[in-house]
Amino acid sequence: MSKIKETSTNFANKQALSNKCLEVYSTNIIGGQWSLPICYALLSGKLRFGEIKKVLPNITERMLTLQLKKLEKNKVLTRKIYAEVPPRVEYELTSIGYELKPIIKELENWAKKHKKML
Amino acid sequence: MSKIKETSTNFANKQALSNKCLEVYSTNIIGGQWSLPICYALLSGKLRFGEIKKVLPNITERMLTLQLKKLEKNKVLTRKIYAEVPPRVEYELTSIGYELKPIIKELENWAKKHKKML
DNA sequence: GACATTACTTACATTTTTGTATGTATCCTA
DNA sequence: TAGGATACATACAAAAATGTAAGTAATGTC
Repeated sequence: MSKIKETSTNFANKQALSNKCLEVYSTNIIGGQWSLPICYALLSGKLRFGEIKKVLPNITERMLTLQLKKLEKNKVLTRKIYAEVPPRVEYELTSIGYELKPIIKELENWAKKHKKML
Repeated sequence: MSKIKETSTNFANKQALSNKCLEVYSTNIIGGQWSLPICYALLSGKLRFGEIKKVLPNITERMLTLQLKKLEKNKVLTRKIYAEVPPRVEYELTSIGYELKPIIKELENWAKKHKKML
């Protein structure tokens, strides 16, 4: 992954905040540019690597791989590899992954209100 | 602010995503390490610069200033300066700022579930 | 035997975010 | 007149996130 420096102040701050504020705990998992869009795409069912790429045309393969790994590590989604050639890999939200839905809903809700305000 | 390069691919991607996904629109505003904790602190009423600092002991003055500026620019909070010496500045959530509450609630909710899962 | 397909990996470069250290203005108080 | 208090600003440095370009492995198809 992207080698986080566990000695950095930033790392310590993130840890501390994460322990103190539950919201931060969550955003440490689903933050980042692409996590939420990926989860959003998966809300309607499992998808292959290439299919996610099509839904998010601007994402690079590198970023997609990294984010999927992180989300898998945090048990937000699962990875199923089929022993085929060419390879086939399917990604699916776990139950905790599906429970991101209310968060996404509220974020969308807020965005609408905020846009209306302008 | 931190001089964003409007010619970068990253900038273009953020714009594009922000337009397509409402969730991303929101996280572009309240993302970042300190935004949510600051808003959370302000949910219980207006606070002075120094008071926010006390609530978030690890934040640097620089970061606090930057985040407050960004949040003010996005109309999440307001800044009121009192012509006193030493200076007094109060920060208060706007009505759209207060409406972040459901988002924070869902994030906390999810965090609890996620922790329980481990 | 060259080529396409798929889901990656790796090395490297750029951009963005965050942190460190120091300085500033004004007035009051000791 | 030297500090103290407050809310910043500024220059610089480090770390983290993201992007670019190229390569890989296995197999089927032309």
